[in-house]
Amino acid sequence: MGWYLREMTQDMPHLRPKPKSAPDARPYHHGDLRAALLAAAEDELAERGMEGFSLRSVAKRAGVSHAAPAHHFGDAKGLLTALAAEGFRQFLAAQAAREAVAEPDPASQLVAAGLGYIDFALARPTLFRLLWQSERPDFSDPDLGQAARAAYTHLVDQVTGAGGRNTADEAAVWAIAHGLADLLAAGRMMSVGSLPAEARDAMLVTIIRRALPD
Amino acid sequence: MGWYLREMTQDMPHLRPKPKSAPDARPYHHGDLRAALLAAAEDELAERGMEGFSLRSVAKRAGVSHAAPAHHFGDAKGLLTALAAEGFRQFLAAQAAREAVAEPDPASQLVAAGLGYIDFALARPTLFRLLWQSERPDFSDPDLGQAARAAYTHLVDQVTGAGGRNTADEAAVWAIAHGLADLLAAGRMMSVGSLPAEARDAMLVTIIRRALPD
DNA sequence: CTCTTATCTTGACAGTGTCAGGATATGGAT
DNA sequence: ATCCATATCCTGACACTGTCAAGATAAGAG
Repeated sequence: MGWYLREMTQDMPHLRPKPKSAPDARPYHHGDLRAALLAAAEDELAERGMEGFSLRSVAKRAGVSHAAPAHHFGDAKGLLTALAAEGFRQFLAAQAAREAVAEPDPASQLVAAGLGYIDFALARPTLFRLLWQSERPDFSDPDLGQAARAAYTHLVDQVTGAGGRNTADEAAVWAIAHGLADLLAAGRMMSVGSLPAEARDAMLVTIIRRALPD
Repeated sequence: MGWYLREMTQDMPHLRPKPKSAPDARPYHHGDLRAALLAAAEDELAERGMEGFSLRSVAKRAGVSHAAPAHHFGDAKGLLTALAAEGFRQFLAAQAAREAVAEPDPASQLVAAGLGYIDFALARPTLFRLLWQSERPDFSDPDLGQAARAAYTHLVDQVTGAGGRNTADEAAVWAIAHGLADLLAAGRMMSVGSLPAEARDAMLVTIIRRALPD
């Protein structure tokens, strides 16, 4: 670490041209450190879990010093806040992916959204927990608030589109999708989680349909 | 801290009788440190949350040195494992409390268990997360495993008693109770969470009944 | 009364988040 | 083309954390 500093001080800079695109060159300015840190943080969460998350380890993973994240995110809470906002967008994208291949009728679309909800939790369990259970992100942050509100709005729209009329309709669909997602992501509901993908999806569809309005 | 040590070394022990039950006496041996640490850990979780939990702070809260917990629990994971086992027992007790005041028919008993499930999550949100989402307890621990299995068995018994016949019945009831509990405990489902207690319970009953078999 | 054992303390170590201050590169103004 | 304000990144330090090793103290058995 810090080899570039040695190189700068010990060598004579004017004797060699700047290796602008050398394969192993690490410039002082990263270029897009903010995005790299977010990606590294997501990897860190996936590998070491919510409790083992370390800001210094994220910085090392991105190949920068331990204090580099501060300038882009302030502190660890800031980094996790930005990651949560990005996570909510991926969360909505997972639902949209399921809706795109589902029947166009409102009930099928609502069930597809639920399957996407669960897909995301199974694919990124720790990120899912960051969105729904963690206290580390700053949920008063405007960007995160907007992303979270978009996810909630999408749910309400789907429920009302499928004939939902009151808060009980919304809450029932939301709770059953969220409960399945959380229990499956935590590996607690093995009676469903140990099924092969197709059988599991079929089982989830029948369960979700119970909570539908009508 | 450590005042008793100064007292022992600087004073002349034979000049004063041992203040065996002095009001501010802190004996070298705590007496029931294990239980005191568990209680302190629960307070610590409630006040500082899962992410702010600190073993040293728990020790300080119990009035003991920072390494004292090691002898009783090994490490932090051991303490949280024991706390989780105790938590699962309280979790079952919360369900039993609701069942005791509910109608005796199986469907009402099942709904009551769901309300107790949610009661516990609202009363001890961080402990609820320790049981269901945390990776810190050692879930291969025999005591914790038995306590967790007892909770699961109780759920299955309730569902089968109410007419449940397959895994879809179990999963639906479990998921809707768990989803409501988790979202309410995290303060995410404000459309239900902001209701006064009685109206909220009535709403929860109608929602849970949707997932019931038949 | 002595000795073994359980309990608790102190001190040290590496790792963590955060802050202050310094080094370096970038882009615009001159 | 040069200079400088700013953004970006680094080093070093601090308090705090979990864990380990070693010692001090109490309780109980013989």
